[in-house]
Amino acid sequence: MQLFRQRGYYRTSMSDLAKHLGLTKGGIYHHFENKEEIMRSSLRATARWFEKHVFSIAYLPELSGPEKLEQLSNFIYKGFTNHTGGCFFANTIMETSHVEDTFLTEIKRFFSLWEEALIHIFKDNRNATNAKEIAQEIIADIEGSIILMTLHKNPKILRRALNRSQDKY
Amino acid sequence: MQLFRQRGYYRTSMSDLAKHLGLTKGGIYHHFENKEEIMRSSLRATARWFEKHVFSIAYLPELSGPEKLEQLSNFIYKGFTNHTGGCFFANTIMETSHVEDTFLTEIKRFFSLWEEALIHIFKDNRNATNAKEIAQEIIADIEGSIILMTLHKNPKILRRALNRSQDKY
DNA sequence: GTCTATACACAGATAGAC
DNA sequence: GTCTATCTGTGTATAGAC
Repeated sequence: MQLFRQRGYYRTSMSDLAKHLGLTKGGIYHHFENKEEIMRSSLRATARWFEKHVFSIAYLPELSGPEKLEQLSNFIYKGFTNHTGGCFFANTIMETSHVEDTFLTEIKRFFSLWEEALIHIFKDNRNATNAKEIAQEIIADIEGSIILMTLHKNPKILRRALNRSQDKY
Repeated sequence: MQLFRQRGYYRTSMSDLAKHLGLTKGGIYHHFENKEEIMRSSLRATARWFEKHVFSIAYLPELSGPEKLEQLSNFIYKGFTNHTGGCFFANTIMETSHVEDTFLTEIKRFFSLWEEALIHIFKDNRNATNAKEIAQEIIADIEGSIILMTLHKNPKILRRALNRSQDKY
């Protein structure tokens, strides 16, 4: 998971994975059928982590809307910084989707969960269609900012995008 | 250029390039030193195209701010749709930058040109620091929207982001 | 300037011993 | 469950004929 996040799918070889797992290439095939399955498994595990630890914040009844957005921002900042390789899912679409749709299901699931979480927060405040629009705007702004953060090697760019998202409540 | 834009750097092999150029693999090496040089050349050519035909709009004295933004939007929409493979430069950062900084110079140049063009438009209207902030916000929003457009295979997502950028004047 | 032939490294994957 | 050995394909790149 770590390697795929940092280097992407194609730049990570089975030998790389083997070395970092303390196994030999052949040994991996006892646990996974092929490279694609390892990637799919990594994507799903990452999505589950975000679902459990990040997006779940949106549904906590004891928090106000702005409080939810703030906590969400902090987790997203941690999860998406430079060192972790930006957004695993966005990287994967841009790396793979023009060729095949191999991982589309897993990636779509992640973005759905994120969108739904934001919609849930904003629907206290706005009507359904408007909440959805705002949710998509926020996700686009954050993802684009991750690109610029990576380009300029400056995490403040992501921080500013997260602050903008909080201002939208 | 076409192949790199559509499939990315690593997924495009010298054999692919040869076939689409109507050459053999060996023949290419008469024109370019190696694969990296072909990519660099493609990135530079694309940046030059945007500079000449798109970003130049920002400096036309006969157009108003909103008119400039509208024309810019139309060109960016054409240049960044699904079929052309999204944003060549963003794709390339996300594909390569976590590993090496091979193409960073070329990519940075493109984003600088874009940012400067937007700053030039907004400085009629706002102070320098504010113009720069807005420019970065617009670029982030558009780039993020390209990701979502690619994911959902829906060009309207980019169109909406471009409309938002025009509303910011 | 384009070709054929080929070098060499490494990719993903499998077989079968232990 | 992990190993070694190996298969087969493909990658980038080079040499040298035409």
